[in-house]
Amino acid sequence: MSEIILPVQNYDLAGTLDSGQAFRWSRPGPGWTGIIGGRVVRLAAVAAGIRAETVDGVTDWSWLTTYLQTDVDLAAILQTFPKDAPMQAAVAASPGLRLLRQDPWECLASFMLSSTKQIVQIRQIIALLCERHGARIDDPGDPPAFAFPTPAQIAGLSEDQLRACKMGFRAPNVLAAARRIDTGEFDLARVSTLPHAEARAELMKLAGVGGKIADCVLLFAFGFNAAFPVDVWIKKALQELYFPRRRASEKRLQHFAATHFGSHGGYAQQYLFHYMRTKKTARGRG
DNA sequence: TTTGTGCCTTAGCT
DNA sequence: AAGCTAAGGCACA
Repeated sequence: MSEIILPVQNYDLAGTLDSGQAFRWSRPGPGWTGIIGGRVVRLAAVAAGIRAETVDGVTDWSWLTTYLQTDVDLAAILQTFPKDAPMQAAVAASPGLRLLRQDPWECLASFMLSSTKQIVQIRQIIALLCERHGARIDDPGDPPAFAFPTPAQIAGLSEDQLRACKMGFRAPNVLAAARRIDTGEFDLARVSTLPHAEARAELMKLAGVGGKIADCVLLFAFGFNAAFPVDVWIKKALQELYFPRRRASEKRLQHFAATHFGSHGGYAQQYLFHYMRTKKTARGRG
């Protein structure tokens, strides 16, 4: 085993890994186990930072520090948030919540699978997809681990094989995206080099990718910090926290989301999302 | 132009 | 037990 301690403070590991940005983390024992690219990784919060373990022979850990974003100046980001009561409450509820930097294809495919699914169900679908069609990872752990299937691997499958992974109506969209990316007709890497609005429009050319999923990829994979995915939870949060008196229209909410939260709106969004979800579960039924 | 509706699957909950 | 809903997108009225 290779091991390292990443020196970072104010990092809410549990909140970050379990906040619905990534779907391949579990907590089998005291720490977290997940799969990043072709590696199984075990993480645990320790006083000095985050302790990480993975296969033998790893000396360059930049793939992990990039994924965990341990080098970002969180305090500086928090200062860009609007100074209003809801935002302060959301930050106070889970200080140290972070955004991850994920692989674009895995992120895109995962959020294409997320529509009208609960997070537990999204995990199930992705686990099934990886077990059946991803590369086996060389790891002594039990159960065996599998990488997320590449575009080429999925492109070679049939729609029925994907539906068998419980994708339902999402299957043809994932298949089409995989095939367009595999042939090179759609260049996912190029999207990250475009300006924000153009990158968003480009992603939305994929069938099954609307504004919300595009924003997730922009934020979680490409690091467009201003991208602000508006999902059902965020709609609820904005409505209750910022427009408590009367119902705000869809257009109003979208405009507010895009303009009120500043240069790092994506981070603000993650705090609001986590705040809403944990508040609900803590209360039982709200 | 904006807004509402039904449909696309599946599974867990009530 | 049938109905509802879940990190949506899309066509259509």
